[in-house]
Amino acid sequence: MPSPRLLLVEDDTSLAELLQYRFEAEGYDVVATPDGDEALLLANEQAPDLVILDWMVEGTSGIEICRRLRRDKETAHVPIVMLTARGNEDDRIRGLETGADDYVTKPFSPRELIARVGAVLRRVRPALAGEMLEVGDIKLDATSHRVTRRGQSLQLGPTEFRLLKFFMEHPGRVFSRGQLLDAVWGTGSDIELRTVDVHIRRLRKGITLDGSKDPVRTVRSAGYAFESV
Amino acid sequence: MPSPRLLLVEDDTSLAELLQYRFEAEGYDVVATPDGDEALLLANEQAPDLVILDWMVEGTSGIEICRRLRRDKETAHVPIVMLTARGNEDDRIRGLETGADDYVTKPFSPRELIARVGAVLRRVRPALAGEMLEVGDIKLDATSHRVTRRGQSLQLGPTEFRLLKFFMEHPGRVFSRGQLLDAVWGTGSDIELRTVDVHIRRLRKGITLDGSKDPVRTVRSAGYAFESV
DNA sequence: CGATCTTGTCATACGGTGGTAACAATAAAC
DNA sequence: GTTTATTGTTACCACCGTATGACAAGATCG
Repeated sequence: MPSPRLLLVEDDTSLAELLQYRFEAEGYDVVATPDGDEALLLANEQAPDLVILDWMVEGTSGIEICRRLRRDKETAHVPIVMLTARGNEDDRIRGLETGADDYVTKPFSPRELIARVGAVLRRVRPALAGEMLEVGDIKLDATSHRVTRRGQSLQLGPTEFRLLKFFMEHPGRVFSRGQLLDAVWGTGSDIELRTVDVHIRRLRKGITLDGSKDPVRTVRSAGYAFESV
Repeated sequence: MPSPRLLLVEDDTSLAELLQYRFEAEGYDVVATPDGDEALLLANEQAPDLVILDWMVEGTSGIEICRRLRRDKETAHVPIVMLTARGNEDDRIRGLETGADDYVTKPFSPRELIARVGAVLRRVRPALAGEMLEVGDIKLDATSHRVTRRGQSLQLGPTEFRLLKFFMEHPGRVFSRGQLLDAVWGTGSDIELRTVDVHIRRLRKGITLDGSKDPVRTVRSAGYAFESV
């Protein structure tokens, strides 16, 4: 299982160190910064799977960071957990309305924060939490790198596997070839758009067992989508 | 926009009534029950979009309901927001680990709960949070590139899809052929004005299922408008 | 180091889509 | 009612986007 990557934005150094230690013990990759502006840069560079954001940090305020993360297309979908001072309900509501996925009220125990982060990740990226993805009759177990359909095991190449996993994490949505390249090949990969077609073809071939319908939908002039048939 | 359906499981009658009232005012459909066992039945029958669950209810305990909802395939993916007594961290963590998506600590304000429910729904079901365009009986989901009318799925070519999307983003307004060319074909496209007519025709054909009225209104010597029939 | 798999690119075939013109139908003008 | 302007409808064919198989370079593994 790949370690989920966290971006921790917290200017209380001792708290930040404690959290970093605890999360790494739980198997996360942690990138930490005390500075709001740097956080925005890191969010773009590192493409974290989740951001833990203190309401009050140096540089740019937490809520402003939240807003900007949401506005930038690269980071718009990254889940955010906010740390807020105790009892300030207005702040909490404002945070949620700005696009935070969750908040935890200080003081909190690391254990609670870990549980919350786990819950959010489970909700947003089941594969990262070690769960099995299931769309229609296809099951994908990210942990063991296995794919089955109707109980039969399927054989896929590495790229096809990542492609399928990405699709199954976002069933029904249409992705352009460019988006798929970014998501599956990595941002900035200098690959021909048409190459996606070929891997779609290979994926289709790999998940077809006779009599089964094709879950990959071609959306002309837009891209591809994956859905239960 | 379709009203998200909530299942509210709460045995404090006055609180339940208050919440039901407030959520309905926010445009939700609310089904409420004070009883845990009945909640499980309702969850299956009603297929709610989200469950609000009190930790302590009559019949079966909240955490047990949570577990069973998760175990049943029909309801395994319905997001759950738990209401917990104040300060009991163990309970909260246990709730999250059992599969609740969120919890709110009593006492809370209805406004806060509403914000949280909204945040969870936005995450889990973007379509319910307004990513879907809806005019009259026609629904257009941009993310999945799907158009339905009265629940029936419609098949449109790419250009007709963009044309319909543009219309549905500005219902009721009249657009000249030139404006439509700019908006749908892109500024500076060197296309005959009359071509718009043909695509209007194709759009009309594509969204007509027998007995349905035509939402595209011709405004002679001005252009076209789209409106609910 | 050799054998096998994987992967990115290309060439080609195929089918859908789109723009245009030509003609029919309809609404406005007189 | 006749004329004229505007829109509706159909047919056509070029073109664009997608599917597919082949191939060579690279990666992986023994």
